[in-house]
Amino acid sequence: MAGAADRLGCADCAVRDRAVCAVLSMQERDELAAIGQQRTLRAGETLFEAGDESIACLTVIEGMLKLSRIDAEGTERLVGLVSASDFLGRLFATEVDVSASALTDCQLCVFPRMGFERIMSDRPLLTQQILARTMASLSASRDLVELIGRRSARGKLVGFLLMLAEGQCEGSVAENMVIDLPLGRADMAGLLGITVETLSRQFTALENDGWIERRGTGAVVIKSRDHA
Amino acid sequence: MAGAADRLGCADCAVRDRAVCAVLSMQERDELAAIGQQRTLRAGETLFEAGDESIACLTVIEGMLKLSRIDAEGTERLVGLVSASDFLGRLFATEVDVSASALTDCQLCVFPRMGFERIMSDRPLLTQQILARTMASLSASRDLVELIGRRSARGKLVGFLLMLAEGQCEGSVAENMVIDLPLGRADMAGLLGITVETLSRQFTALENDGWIERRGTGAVVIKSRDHA
DNA sequence: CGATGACTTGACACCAATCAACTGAGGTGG
DNA sequence: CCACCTCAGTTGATTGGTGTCAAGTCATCG
Repeated sequence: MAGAADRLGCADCAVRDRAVCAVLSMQERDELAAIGQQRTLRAGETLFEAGDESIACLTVIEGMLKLSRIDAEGTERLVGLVSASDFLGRLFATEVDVSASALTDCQLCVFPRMGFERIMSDRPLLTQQILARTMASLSASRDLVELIGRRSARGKLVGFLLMLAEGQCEGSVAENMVIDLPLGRADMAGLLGITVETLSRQFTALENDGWIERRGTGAVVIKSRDHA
Repeated sequence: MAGAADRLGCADCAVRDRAVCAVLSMQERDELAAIGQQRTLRAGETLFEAGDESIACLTVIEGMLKLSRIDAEGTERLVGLVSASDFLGRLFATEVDVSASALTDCQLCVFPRMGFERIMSDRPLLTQQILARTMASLSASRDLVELIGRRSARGKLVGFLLMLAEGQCEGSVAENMVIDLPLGRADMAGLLGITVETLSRQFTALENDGWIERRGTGAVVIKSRDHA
């Protein structure tokens, strides 16, 4: 594991109201803080790999990570994204089943898994909160299944852009909204199950048709809401 | 909701040792049983639809269900499978995000969501158990993302058959093992994101290449382990 | 300034979607 | 009991979309 580690400073935490620890009392949070450490991760750095021992769980304070595996064909397949205020970690298991790497620079709040489970075991509200998050992650994963199962590359990209848009604006997706793409083309292709070339072609096709407008390679503007 | 409903008989329940309630004491289980009902569901019947109010959660005693949605293209996309001893239900949410229908005749143990959550709130072990299950479901969903993201139809089918095989035998997949397919061709295609025609062609191709042998349309024998 | 890497574009082959016809099993009704 | 219907599954011919290989552009960095 790479990156700097520091003691926790919950008082000025950017996600203190949205993360799982928000349900804890001050005292309970101190207890959790005592076993946790803050870490930074630079874009591209890997936090853990599929098959590693499950020793840690964490809250993302800032940035975005990708969850991936190497599939039977030998190519990296993304199986999920993790954003600020999300919780990440495989509790009650000895191994993690995915790799996690930073797409952007990240700030994390890391806890040893065993210690976290111990604290959780007599904090029902925390357990319940983690459960609610996990159910939400499951729902998101099913969104992804539905998205990737689409038959046309265009449909996949459109769906993905809308999914990103919904994640970035609270509420509904506005027209002329700027979405930034925290993933490079290779990661996007790996997520959607297509090649970078077709992905690139679909970007230009969508632009030619007036659905989107590219802002460099890291952002797009959604020009229209309907995507028949 | 269709199907017959009866009082619970936990004593002779087929999944009493594997379902979430296995962690409960006799007394706790009685408490749960008091709010639960046993139901049967015939193959093809729908339990609930995406968007319905989330009023119930359940344990599958026998049979298999599919979780599905209607995607942007208007076709049914399967997003998950639920087998015997699995727990199903969207806790802490007012709406369900998927439809659930029986692939085979099913026997279910159904609880009102609110009542279940109430009992859960002072049974930490139960909550923990549900959490562990949900994490396992999340992992399974990611398996599915990886599977469906594969580029060749053949790879998808092979991966799916192996996934089914692993679910049906405890331990590793043996050669010459008979796998039964609880899904029809249309559902399988809807799960893998391909058409029934290509699916059918892949079945015959795999058979011609000697990987599998069809036993009617509802079962296959895996003749070989490696699938390059 | 050249090198590197990410992205785009082009040409082509191939695989999968589409439309259509055929087979076989199960069910109904005469 | 058999004719007929229906539906799931298979197979065929064709088209279009996507993968592949290759080259080209652009920005960043040493």
